[in-house]
Amino acid sequence: MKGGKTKSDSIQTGNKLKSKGAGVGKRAKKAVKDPNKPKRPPSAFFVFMEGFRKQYKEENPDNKSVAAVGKAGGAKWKSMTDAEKAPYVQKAEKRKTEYNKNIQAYNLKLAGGGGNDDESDKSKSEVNDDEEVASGEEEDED
DNA sequence: AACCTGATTGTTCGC
DNA sequence: GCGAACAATCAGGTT
Repeated sequence: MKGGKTKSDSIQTGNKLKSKGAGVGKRAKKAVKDPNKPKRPPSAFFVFMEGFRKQYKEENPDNKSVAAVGKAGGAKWKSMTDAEKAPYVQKAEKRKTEYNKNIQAYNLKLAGGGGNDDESDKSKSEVNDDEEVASGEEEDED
């Protein structure tokens, strides 16, 4: 399947409007505006890449830039099947649940952290704690 | 010297 | 519903 160019659809990649702004790219510096602000949980791709980066570095200790790993990782990522990604996705889902609590606390704090302990949480996204595999994929147990 | 860019995809939020 | 931006990484490049 040729999907043509993936970057064409991507907006952030082609344009560098992401970090250009006032400080979006600065993840760890000083501007700690919201110390309680939970950072976005790494997606399955990032989770997979966490291990992939190390492996890539081991095989390519002289690698140049992160872009190389990104491409290699993305290429392989697409090469992987859902079953392979399953464990990563499962983990991502889990983080989503945890992040959900974080974001809720963060929102709560922003709303009532200042002294107003009363706030209404209208947007209530229920999270399923059920760890069930929809498909009959086998879960690898460690 | 310090900030910014590059490249991947996914996820999440805002309007 | 869609769009926009950000999540890690790491060394080089630019100001």
